[in-house]
Amino acid sequence: MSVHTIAAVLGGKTPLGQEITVQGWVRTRRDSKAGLSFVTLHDGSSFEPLQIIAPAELPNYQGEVLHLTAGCALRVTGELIASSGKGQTVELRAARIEVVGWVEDPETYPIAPKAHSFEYLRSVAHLRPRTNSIGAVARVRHCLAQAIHRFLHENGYFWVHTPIITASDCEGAGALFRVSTLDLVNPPRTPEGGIDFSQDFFGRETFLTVSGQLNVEAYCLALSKVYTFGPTFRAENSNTSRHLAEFWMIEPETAFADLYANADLAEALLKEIFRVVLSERADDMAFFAQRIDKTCIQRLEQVVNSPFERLDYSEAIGILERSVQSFAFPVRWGMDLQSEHERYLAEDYVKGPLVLINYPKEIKSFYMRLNDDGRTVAAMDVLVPGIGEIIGGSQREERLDLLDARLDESGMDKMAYNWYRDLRRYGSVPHAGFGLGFERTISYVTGMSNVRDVIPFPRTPRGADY
RNA sequence: UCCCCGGUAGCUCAGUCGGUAGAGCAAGUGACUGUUAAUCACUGGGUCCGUGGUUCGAGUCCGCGCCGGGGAGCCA
Repeated sequence: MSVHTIAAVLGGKTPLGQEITVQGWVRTRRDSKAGLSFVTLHDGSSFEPLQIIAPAELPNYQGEVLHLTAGCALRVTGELIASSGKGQTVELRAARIEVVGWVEDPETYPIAPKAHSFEYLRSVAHLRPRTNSIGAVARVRHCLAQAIHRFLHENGYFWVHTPIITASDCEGAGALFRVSTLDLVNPPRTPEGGIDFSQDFFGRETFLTVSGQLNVEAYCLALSKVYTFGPTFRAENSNTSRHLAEFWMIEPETAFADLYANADLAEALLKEIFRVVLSERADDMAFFAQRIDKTCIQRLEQVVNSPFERLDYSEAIGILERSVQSFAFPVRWGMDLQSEHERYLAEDYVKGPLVLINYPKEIKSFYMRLNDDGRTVAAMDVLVPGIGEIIGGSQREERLDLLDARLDESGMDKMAYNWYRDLRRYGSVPHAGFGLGFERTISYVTGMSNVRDVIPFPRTPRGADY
């Protein structure tokens, strides 16, 4: 028995006339009085299913084949033949169909061969990967992850596994989830009445990480080019199509690099992974273009072939001030850009991805490098139409005195950052990095408008099912 | 957390002025057919989110609660 994936069979790797075995799940069954049934079988290896011809002569035709419904699991052995129908070039004439797993009650099987809303599919997250859409997302997600690793690897970047559990209680990027083994009902108390975290598992307060950046900087100042790719956690009560409590992020960090090299890397990375997904997942991308977002292929091709616009924050303010567009939030230098402003810049002014750089220091994090003007920092955001911020990054402050000043201004405890400050004491060099939101990238690529539908099991406020 | 919108058959939805429940798809049965999310006919399928109220009468109107979606803020 030679088991083939449907991707291999449809990819022309199996000669006609050969006897093969495929395994998968039934999508639909159509019966013909000509003495055969058509069963479309899907195994997830490609977007397209394989059509199985089930002749009435099969010993289990009456007893089993005629009762197959969507979702049944099959192992089929037969001869690969040229199709005499339209819609496919090859099909499998079954000599043997083994029902590996039945659907016990077809009427209540949640994945009917029909259109379902994504909202509904979220409520059956364990079965939704069997749909065209979510299956395609899963393959595109994998393809993008591989492309990112490959691109960074080929450019000399080392993947560093930064910790998920962190002790720094103030990384400055949002609310944290506590990690604790203390008894919630009767926690140990300090003499002052507070909770005594010295008795907790790690002997101190710990949290899930909101970013691997601070840790990866340490490896950057030893291996020169590094990156993280892992899960990240934010305990914010964000209920939007662009936020998750658990999401994945890619954070490259480059030594001896400034903000402009950083922006160049971001642009090259995005272009390369878009190019790869267009070529390696053409089947799934064609589906997204047909059913989800007509422009998604064209959009990626355009991005791959044109340079990213670069815009200074101060220039952007000027553009917004001069624009005839009316904004709910008035525009003035020093303000943080609102969604409506970012959307105008990316969707109307540039009509494509743009890199915004050199923001006022007051609205950015303590670790971003102070520019010579004394009032802006070397920060950058990459904005894309439809999603908004897909990348946030900066050149890091490598000068200890200036870093300390920023820690003080931000009211942070310097002692808690001693190891981070050490990096500025021992062989400090200019370095820069950014965070790429993986789900937002998938969302942008596929046109799937909600990040909850591009991660297998989304975690959101009041949402940790499955 | 705030602002909108929604919750009716397995799914997607309609439901008029407050008068006692409908369609499409799915499922089952049959017809037809090398079919393509086939087509046609028939059949079964309902705690109208929960709760309290107004009313002779509530899916429909009002209060409260729960859940979901979109947008905002935060950010990736």
